[in-house]
Amino acid sequence: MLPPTLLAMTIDVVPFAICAERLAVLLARHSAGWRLPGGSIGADEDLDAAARRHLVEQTELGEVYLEQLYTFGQPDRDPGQRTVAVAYYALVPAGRPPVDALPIADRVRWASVDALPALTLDHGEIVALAHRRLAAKLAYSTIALQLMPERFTLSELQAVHETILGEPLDKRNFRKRILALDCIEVTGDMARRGGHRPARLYRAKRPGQVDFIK
Amino acid sequence: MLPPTLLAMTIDVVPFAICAERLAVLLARHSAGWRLPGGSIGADEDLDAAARRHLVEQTELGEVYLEQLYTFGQPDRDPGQRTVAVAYYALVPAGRPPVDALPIADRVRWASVDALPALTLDHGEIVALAHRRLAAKLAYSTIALQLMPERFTLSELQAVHETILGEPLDKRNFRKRILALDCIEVTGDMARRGGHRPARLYRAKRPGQVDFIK
DNA sequence: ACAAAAGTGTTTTTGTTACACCCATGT
DNA sequence: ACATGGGTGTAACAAAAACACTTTTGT
Repeated sequence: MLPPTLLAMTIDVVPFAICAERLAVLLARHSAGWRLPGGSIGADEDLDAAARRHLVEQTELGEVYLEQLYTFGQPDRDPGQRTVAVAYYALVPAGRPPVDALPIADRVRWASVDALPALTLDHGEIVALAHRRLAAKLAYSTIALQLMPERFTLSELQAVHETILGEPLDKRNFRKRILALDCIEVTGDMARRGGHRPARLYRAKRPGQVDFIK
Repeated sequence: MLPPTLLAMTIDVVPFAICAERLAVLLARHSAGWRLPGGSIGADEDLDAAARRHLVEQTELGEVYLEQLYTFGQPDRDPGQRTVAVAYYALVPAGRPPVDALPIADRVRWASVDALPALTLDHGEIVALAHRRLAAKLAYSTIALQLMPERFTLSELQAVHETILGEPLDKRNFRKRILALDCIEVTGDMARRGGHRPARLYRAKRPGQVDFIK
C-alpha cells in the first residue's frame, strides 16, 4: 500500500447564534471578503481542539457546543492550493458579551443566515449544510438549549425553534413537548420584561449536554 | 493567519453487506492483522473518488452506495505517524460475485460485525460508528435497498432490516410501511425457492437513490 | 382601561402497534 | 398429507395536531 498523502488541511467553524430573532453566523474579515473562522491544525492537535482553539482565538467564544459537520475535499474548492477542510459548527448561547463590545469587533461580524454576504471558497455551502443539520437535530435532540442563555423563558425557547425551522409552532403543543422531555426546570424567578405578565425563568437540567429523544 | 498544515491523510471505507443473514464488513489483510480497505488520496483526487477507487482496487466492488461517515484525527490514533482518516461506509448489494470467487480472495475477507477480529488502529471504532449510522438511517430513509440485489422479496428486505437492527419486526406492519413509501414495485415474476408458496419479486423504483422519509 | 405576552386542557385526527389465519408450493 | 414460508386486515392504543380564553403585568 502507498504511504498516506500529505495534504494541506484546515478547520472551518460555523458559529451559530440567535441575534435579533434571526439565526446568525459569525464571520471573520478576510482580504477577499468574509470567511468562516478557522485555520490550521497543529502537528499534534486533535481536530476538535483545533476547532475550539480557532474559535477562541478569532472570536473569543470559548465553552460552546461544537460538533463535526463534514469534510470538504474537492480538489478545486480552493483555487490557490488543494486544501481539505474539516468543517464544524458551534452553538453560541445568547447573552455572551456582544461582539461589538470586544476588541476584535472590527475583525468579525454576525450575519443573518438569510442575508449572508459572499463568502470565500465554499463557505456558503458549508453554512447551508450546517443550517440543515441544525434544523434536523431540533426534531430529535435537545440541541436548541445550547443556543439559550443560562436562564430563559419558554417563549424565548420557542422563538429559537421557530427561527431555525423558519415556521411558527403552536404554543401549547410546544410547551407540552418540551416539558415532557424533562430537560429543563423552573428556577423560581420571573422575567419581567415589557408591559405584560412576567414569565417563569427556566434553566437546562444538564447544561452542556445534548440528549437524544424518542 | 497561518498557512494550512500539511498532514498525512488517508481514506478508510467500511464496506457493508449482508452475508448469511449477518451484517458483514469486508476486511483487508494487513501485516499486523486486519484493517479496513482504504489508503492514500491522490493530489488532485476528490475524497469520494478516492474512497471509490480504493474500494475497487482492493475489493473489486464498483458501483456501490458510498457516504462519508466522519473524520478521525486524534493525534495518537496511529502510533506510527500522525494521520487523519476520512472514513466512509459503503453498501454492497447482495448477489455480487462472492469474494471467494475473485482473484483477490486471499487478500480480503467478509467478517460479521458481531464477530470481528482485532482491527488495526481505530478501525474497530470506525465500524461501530458506521453500524450505528446505518441502523439510524433505516428509520428515516430507504437506504436498506442499497443492500438488496436487483430483485428481491419482501421477506428478504425485512430480514435485512432485522439483521441491521438486531430485533425482529412484525411482518404485516413492515410490509404496510414499506409499500406506503412507494419506493419499490412488483416485477411480476416470482421467486420459487424451497418447499413453500412462491414470493413476489420486487425491485427498487429508483435504484441507487436513497429517499428520506416523513 | 388597555395593550401585550404568559399561561393553561380538551377534542380530533393521525399514525403505530398488536395480533391469527388461509394460501401455494415442494417433498 | 405435511411442512414451510407467503400473503393479508382490523381493532386498540398512543402520539400529534388543532384550537380559545383567562391571567398578570406596565403604561
